[in-house]
Amino acid sequence: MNRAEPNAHPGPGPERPASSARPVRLVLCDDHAVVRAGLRALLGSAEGVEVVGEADSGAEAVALATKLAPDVMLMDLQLGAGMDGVEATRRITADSAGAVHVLVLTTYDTDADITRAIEAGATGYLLKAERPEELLTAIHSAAAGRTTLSAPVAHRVMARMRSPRPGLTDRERDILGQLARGLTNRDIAKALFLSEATVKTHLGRIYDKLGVDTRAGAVAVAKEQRLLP
Amino acid sequence: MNRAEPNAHPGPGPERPASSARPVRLVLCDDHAVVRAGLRALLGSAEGVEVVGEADSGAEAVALATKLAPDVMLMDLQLGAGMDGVEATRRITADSAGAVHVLVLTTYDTDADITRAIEAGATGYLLKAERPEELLTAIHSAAAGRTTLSAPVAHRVMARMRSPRPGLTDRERDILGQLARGLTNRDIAKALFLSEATVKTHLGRIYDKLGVDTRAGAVAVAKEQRLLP
DNA sequence: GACGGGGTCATCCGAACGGTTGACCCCACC
DNA sequence: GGTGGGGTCAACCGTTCGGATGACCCCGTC
Repeated sequence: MNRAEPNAHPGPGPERPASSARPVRLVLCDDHAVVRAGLRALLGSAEGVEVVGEADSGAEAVALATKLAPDVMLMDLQLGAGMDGVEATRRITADSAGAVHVLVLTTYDTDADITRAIEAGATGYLLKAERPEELLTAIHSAAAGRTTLSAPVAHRVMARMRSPRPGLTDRERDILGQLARGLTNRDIAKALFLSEATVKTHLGRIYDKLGVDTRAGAVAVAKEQRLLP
Repeated sequence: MNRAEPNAHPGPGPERPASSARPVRLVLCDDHAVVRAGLRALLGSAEGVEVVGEADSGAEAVALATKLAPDVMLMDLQLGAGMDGVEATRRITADSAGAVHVLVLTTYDTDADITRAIEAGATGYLLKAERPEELLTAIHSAAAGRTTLSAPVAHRVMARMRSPRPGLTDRERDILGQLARGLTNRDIAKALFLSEATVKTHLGRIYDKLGVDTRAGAVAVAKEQRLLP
């Protein structure tokens, strides 16, 4: 699963890529041109890394992953409009059968983001607040298929393992999405072709799971924890 | 006002700083170490710019502004916990009497952020999605006291000038803040030492100004437009 | 085939909300 | 010394919400 199978493209080397080995081929994916330029400047001077491409959208990232077949995609989760980083990660790992490793580099360390990224097949999850040296290490680890997590991310993963949170179902997310638009129960019911009773049932469960007891509170938590796209 | 008065520290040169002149002394302020490292790598190789310091918090930014007296502070608005970029900007421009120019470099182009930053005395407002070359230009402009705005930011400023939005009062923001915690009218009243009637009056006006008609909608808009800290 | 999770719906009821109208106060500004 | 914006409060009324309970269906799994 996490061992890369060699492709038409040269796969990552053996378990321990020596610093003198072929550099890690890297594609940057971030919707902020300034950040990309900064990363390119930072990593361009680093040993053992070669930035072979940049993407400013999820669609472009997916395209570049197949076109360039890099060792690692450095992926921001928040990519403006369109496909987000999680979806891009999902497609890239699927398309490449795991040959292209996605290393998430983002600002957010919320449970929802972390869980979704890992489920989508991300090899690692770093925060932009991480020390830059760690970034280098993580890139090489990712190229070899090894996982690296920023400390706060690791803590959250562990905490979640210990006390598994319920997690909203798809339908509950639908309801929550409509709620966040400010709709009444009746309007939510109309929008989703449900009876008002069903909406209220779902809302009750959402309140339970989010630990709130009002709709305003639910919206606040949803926005805070980025449960909605 | 926007002409820098020479200090004990050598002020910015005449209106047109030639590329051969003394480099612009710059301090980076961003809570993400990776982003700072990227910017430093990017700007370190650029002509006419010298990165003389880095801050990862508002407090540190304020301290460095007086200690180093740079020409320009490159300021992110979102600085994690503690003082945010707007407050740091306010203090820096006040402390230095405008000698230190703050150039905001951030992700967000919401009305609330832009307005607050400009009111706080920012010299320019760039988005991280901006082309990196523009960043260089803007830094030199800021050093000379000239304003640079990213295109989307400029559009918003113009739009606001044409149709001035009401804008929430302080009290209304108080109410909205409590609402975003999921409190009921009664609880909001208790929290702010008001009668429930007053809370309802304020809420009605908030709904009007935000263009919503439910509390959930108000919270959604508030979070979306980053009206709350 | 039993079981459980997810989804759907109904009914009931007290509490909370949203909208409206009208009123008073204070203070800055003209 | 009026004028207006911001803040505060009251009373009323129809609507909506929140919570609880019970029920049915579908589907994948054990």
